[in-house]
Amino acid sequence: MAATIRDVARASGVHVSTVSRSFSAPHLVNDTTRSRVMAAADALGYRPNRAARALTTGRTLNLGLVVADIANPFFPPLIKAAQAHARSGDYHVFVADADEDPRAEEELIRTLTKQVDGVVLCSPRLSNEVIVRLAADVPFVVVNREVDGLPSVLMDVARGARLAVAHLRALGHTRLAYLGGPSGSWTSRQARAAAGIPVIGPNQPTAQGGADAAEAVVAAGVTGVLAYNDLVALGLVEGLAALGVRVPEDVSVVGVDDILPGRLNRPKLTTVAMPTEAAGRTAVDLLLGAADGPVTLPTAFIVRESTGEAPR
Amino acid sequence: MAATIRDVARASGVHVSTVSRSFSAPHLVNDTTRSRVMAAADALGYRPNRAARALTTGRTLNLGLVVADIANPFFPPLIKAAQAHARSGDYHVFVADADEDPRAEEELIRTLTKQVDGVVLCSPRLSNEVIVRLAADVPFVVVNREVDGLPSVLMDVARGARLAVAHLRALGHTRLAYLGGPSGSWTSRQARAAAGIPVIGPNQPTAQGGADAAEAVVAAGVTGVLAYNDLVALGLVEGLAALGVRVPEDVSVVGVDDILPGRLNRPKLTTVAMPTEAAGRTAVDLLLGAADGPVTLPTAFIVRESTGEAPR
DNA sequence: CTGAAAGCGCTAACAT
DNA sequence: ATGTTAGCGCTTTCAG
Repeated sequence: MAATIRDVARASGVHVSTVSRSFSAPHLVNDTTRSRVMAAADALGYRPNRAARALTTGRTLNLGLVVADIANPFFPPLIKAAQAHARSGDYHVFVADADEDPRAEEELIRTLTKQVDGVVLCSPRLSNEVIVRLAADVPFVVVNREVDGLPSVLMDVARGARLAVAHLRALGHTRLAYLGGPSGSWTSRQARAAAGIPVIGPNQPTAQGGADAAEAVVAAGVTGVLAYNDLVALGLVEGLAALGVRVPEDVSVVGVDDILPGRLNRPKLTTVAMPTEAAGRTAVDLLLGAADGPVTLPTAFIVRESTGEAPR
Repeated sequence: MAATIRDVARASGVHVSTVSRSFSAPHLVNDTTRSRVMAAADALGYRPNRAARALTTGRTLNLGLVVADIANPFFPPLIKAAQAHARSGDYHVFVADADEDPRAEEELIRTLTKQVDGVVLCSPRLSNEVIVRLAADVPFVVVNREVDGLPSVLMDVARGARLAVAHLRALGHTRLAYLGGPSGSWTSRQARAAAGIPVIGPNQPTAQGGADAAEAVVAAGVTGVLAYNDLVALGLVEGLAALGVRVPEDVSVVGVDDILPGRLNRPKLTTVAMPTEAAGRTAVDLLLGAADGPVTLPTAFIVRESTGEAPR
């Protein structure tokens, strides 16, 4: 059995409360006493039991991070940054994958609630009402969604979308389309509104979704497309290739996210880069009270190889 | 404040122990009593506090999952599968990113120990000795590494490597090389030994690592290469392109892992597919005692577009 | 089948 | 500066 605070107390000849204080309020205990305590703790390999501590303090030092789909390359950098940042504040993070299912998402949050000091909800599939209701039980920070009264971390897709459309227009494209994402998606709504171009979709937010849309794109006679995200864009490129349509010679494609596969792809994807790492860190800051209110993070427009002059 | 077991007891007119039993040992309590308790619990929105429960039972119903780098596309499918499987047993999972740093890895494990019933160590960068020492405090399952006395989940890279080499030979390639990974990597050692071809490396297990190796590959006059993983392979393809060398016309490249970027890439990567989802599930099973001993999972060799006939 | 009581590991008043 | 005590929310003997 692992050493408890009592073992340390016995070994160092002080009361348990002194040991407790040595760890959680060092300044309240005599230097020499404390060093004796610490020595004993070290020798025994003692580490405070965080769960037990949480029971009295009410703070678990745990955070929940609920994402729509871990396997979506958009999330890992966010998770990684959030986790690293949380660690620096001595927090652990539960990562929960909702598998794009609102019901799973809700259940996950419910069971996590008691065990964390707050949860970061990334690209939730849940309705705002449900989110607000759940927020009564535990502090929330929502990423990629505006929910009344809750702190959120947003990314400025609107600006990215405008830049993308301007870029395509500058290349001579006149027939443009937005390949929309899932109907509930905040990001999709933002981008669509900002782009102000005809919409094809909704589509599955996956490569398959993009591939499936290839025919519709060709049928519409479109030469420049802004896709819901990089995955869709990548799928579209693939689908177009299968139809004998080349990117960027025949059709220019812009993605959103700047995920790794887009950078490795050939042609390398032109994209609206989302600040995922910053979002992860910011969300944690909001949760821990180190920052305030809704934050909108800037996006960047990155021109690579999937866009080119309009065919004539 | 959230409802506690005491609130439920009061509301349903029974003792707390009866409420407790209603949840954790339903068969020990009268049907009608229990339904009364459950109704009250429901009305109050009561959920047992898992941390408090853990204090008495010693079981946290939490698992730790330590990975070398969440942002490496190899891990997310494994994490996702492990997490989903854990959930089905009512377990939550802490995901910890060691950021390829052995010291961070150790610290992460240490702080997690008390809070979990077991930890899955994926592709650890830690030495076997340290792992064994840490294993004294908490059940371990190690993925992609053999550690004496610890249950592990292995993937049969050796067979995959042999298949890859045979495939390249059958295409007429005679000058082959293995682009090795980090020196501490179990997978790298396995593949190298099984491939039985000259080694170039070690290399960083990233796309950059692969790109950096392009010159050496060309200098060696190699026409068929098996890379440490898909990321390295993808980077190599990129690096070769920059040197004017085409894949697969001039050089054939085989990766390992079967990550998403390889499937989306053009040319699509020929690869040794690793059973990541199965590994995630199996690791959890081993941890929860639902399965035994070291398990070696089969790999699959998938021919796609990055390999072709040797140039003549 | 249910109640009473002790205790898990720790912290937080309150004393001293 | 340190010891005493109570108690966080829950489970688990032990009685009844």
